[in-house]
Amino acid sequence: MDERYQPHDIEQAARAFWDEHKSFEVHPDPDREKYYCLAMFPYPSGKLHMGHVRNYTIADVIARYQRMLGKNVMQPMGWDAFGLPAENAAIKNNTAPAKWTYANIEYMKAQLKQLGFAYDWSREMATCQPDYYRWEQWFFTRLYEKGMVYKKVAAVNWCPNDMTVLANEQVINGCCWRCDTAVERKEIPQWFIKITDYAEELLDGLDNLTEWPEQVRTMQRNWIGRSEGVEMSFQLATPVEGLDDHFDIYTTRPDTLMGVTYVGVAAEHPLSLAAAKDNPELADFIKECKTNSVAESDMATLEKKGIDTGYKAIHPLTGREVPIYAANFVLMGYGSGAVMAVPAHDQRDWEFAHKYGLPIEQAIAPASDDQSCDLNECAFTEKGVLVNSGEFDGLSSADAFDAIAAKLDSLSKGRKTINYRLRDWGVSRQRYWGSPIPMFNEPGGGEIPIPADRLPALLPEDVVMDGVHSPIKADPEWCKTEHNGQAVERETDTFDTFMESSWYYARFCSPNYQDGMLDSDAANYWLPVDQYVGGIEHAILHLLYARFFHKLMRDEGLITSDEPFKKLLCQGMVLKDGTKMSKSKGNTVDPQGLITQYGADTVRLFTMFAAPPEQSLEWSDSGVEGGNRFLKRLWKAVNTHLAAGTPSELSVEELADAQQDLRRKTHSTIAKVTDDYGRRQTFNTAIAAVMELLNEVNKLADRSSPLGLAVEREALEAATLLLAPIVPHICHTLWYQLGHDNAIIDQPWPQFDESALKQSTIEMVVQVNGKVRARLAVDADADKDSVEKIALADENVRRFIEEKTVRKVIVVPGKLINIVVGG
RNA sequence: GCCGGUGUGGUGAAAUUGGUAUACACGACGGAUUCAAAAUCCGUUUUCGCGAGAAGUGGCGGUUCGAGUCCGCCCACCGGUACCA
Repeated sequence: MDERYQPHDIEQAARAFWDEHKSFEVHPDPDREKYYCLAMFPYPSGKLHMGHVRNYTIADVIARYQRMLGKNVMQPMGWDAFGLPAENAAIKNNTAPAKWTYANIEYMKAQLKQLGFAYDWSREMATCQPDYYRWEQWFFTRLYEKGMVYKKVAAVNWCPNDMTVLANEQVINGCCWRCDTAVERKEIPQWFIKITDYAEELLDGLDNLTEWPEQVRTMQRNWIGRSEGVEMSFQLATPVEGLDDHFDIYTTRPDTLMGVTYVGVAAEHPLSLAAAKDNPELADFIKECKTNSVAESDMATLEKKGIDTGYKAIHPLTGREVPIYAANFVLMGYGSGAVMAVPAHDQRDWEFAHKYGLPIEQAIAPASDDQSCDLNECAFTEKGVLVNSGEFDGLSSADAFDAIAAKLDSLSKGRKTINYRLRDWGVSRQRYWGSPIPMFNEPGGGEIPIPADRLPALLPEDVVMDGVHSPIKADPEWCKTEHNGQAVERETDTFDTFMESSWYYARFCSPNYQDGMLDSDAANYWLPVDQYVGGIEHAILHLLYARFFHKLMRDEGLITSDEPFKKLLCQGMVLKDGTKMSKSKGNTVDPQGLITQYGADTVRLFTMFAAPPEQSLEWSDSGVEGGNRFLKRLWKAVNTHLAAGTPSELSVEELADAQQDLRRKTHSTIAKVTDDYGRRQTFNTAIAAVMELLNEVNKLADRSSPLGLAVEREALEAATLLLAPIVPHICHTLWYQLGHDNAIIDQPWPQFDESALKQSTIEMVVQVNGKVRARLAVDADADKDSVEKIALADENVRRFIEEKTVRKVIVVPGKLINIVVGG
């Protein structure tokens, strides 16, 4: 055995062994328990960053641990290869997005290999490959046939100078990031998938995802935003030419209906547009609203502004006329584009009413006297008892909800409805580097889904980026084709890249299947994913879309399960200087230098040791060295042990006290680390526990006798096995050094010996009024009374209780005694 | 704005079910080894105090024999906010 730890040699050898034996290639085996472990696949942005290393190390540790538990473990890897950054990089580097992407994949794959992840590389795929996206296109045409997709007009960010659509990210302070021109909203036709049809199932399904973090389930619940309310229509006081004589609104507070003093409509609402025709001030306001960002965070922090349209609406119950305001905070694409306003009972309406001198009329009073309600100060938003509400006076908010809904229903002016905050999924992107939407557009309008036998709709890869426009939009020749003898044009919009990431986990079960989207046998063997690992930033969008897609694939008959991911681990962000590491911020740490300097095991160890997986990790280079030092000490400990002689059989009955102590540490460490890996998933404390074990070995090991060596051997073998998932290369080598002839990846996870954990005496803490005053060594099986007696007799304890009355003694068995004194 | 999260030594963090605050590391300091340095090993390291002891987990308040942990209010920071992925 080499005296020095030489990470590069042993890491190369371990990887060569795994490659040669195809150690991680797996196939369905109905006789074995399967385990599908998946980390969110990377966007091939160039090089690995620390977030990737963290993500993939966590998943790899879990996969390797599950393998040692005897399961048939699949851990695949692939590439989320379509996306906006490729276009920007291609422009910057004067290349094509495909070329840039494939080069990055090659580079990053080599980096992943260096880190020794236990991937079944035979399943590798990239979403930009036609073999992949053709099935997504096929699926979309199926959804079209089922009526699950539709086209509607929706707003995008538009740069009037570049004549192009911008992503929210490309809008900086309301201006185009390329040319600094003020960005406008533009309404264009786009494709949507009806995720709202599944809102209820997506919401209810969260209750069964008991192995997901509660915070993620809460975020998804809030995102879906189910509410019960009333939909009602307001009549216009005087008809407006060309428009309906009424419009609809939705409210979750019908009990406040009698407090309505105005209604608000979106700037793009037909009523606003009609009124603007002979109201230049309103026309200017609508124009101004066009410059508002489409991002929700911008909309919500916007100064609330509005302007009277001059039209009046008739209150559905009182018949009173109330003004109709065009307001910048009412969104056309959300609900009906109109809201009722109750300034007395809604804070935003209250502020708006104050600003524009609109009346504030109370309809709800506090239910009890101890709540104050000063409408001069703010809105009263609690529920209560109805006042000034005619026949509904005196009803509670809850009763009034039903009564008012019933009244509106009887007048055919409204009804109870359930509403969701969730909006249908817009999947059209006006960008090049994505899967073409598989539609033919007919010359006179209308569209035809591309027939299955003409799929995929191929994206040309050899293109020149002009810096602004999509090459397929700029190339009229590419668009031209025919369908059944009729000249048609190919759709030049591409899919949202969330489309690809919504089903890749399923495709990994049969990545090369040519006869369909999924091989159902393989998919139903491996799915659902047993453990999914990824960044918390994906808590809503990606995870919700993937859950939705899973249900769509189920309803297409491709798979039988209801949910894609059984257990979810959301790793925290890797931060640098207090903010998310990202290329755009230029604060990434390239792990390559560390891998080159210390080897993969050190990088893996440090990444897992620095923080528990769910916590954000503030990156610092110092500390990596400490991880390397620990591996050197481990190497040296085994080396020293082997040089000391040959151990005997481990005869448990003959052990001396110090030998028993070390053996107890070995087995308590196995117990703790097993719990940390399996139940807690806190790998940092698992590593700390093995570090403690190694410290004990160095302190207690008796290398002078074969029996002492046997105890040390047991400790070192345990340490090696327990660390194998985290630092697989060094453990691969150490396992052979310790005299075994099988690979450690095929070794079962160690079991602890309950009898080795037994202790004759334990330490108990004695507190007086909650402050520690003594520590006692007591018999492990001593009863409460005797422990209490010993505690009260302790000299230092007596100092603190003398001349005082002992009021109570609390004994927590095996832990502490708290003596409560007074006087 | 809204939704979710985080806040503990000089630093990363530990304390798992309300029961010993600071495990395990990093860094720093002191020592051993060395001609010297690197490496390695040993020791000290929350603050105040000579000490007995006292204070102490973002801030203020509460519940409890006992609170980092539970409750209320507040502050700061992080993630998401539907076209970054």
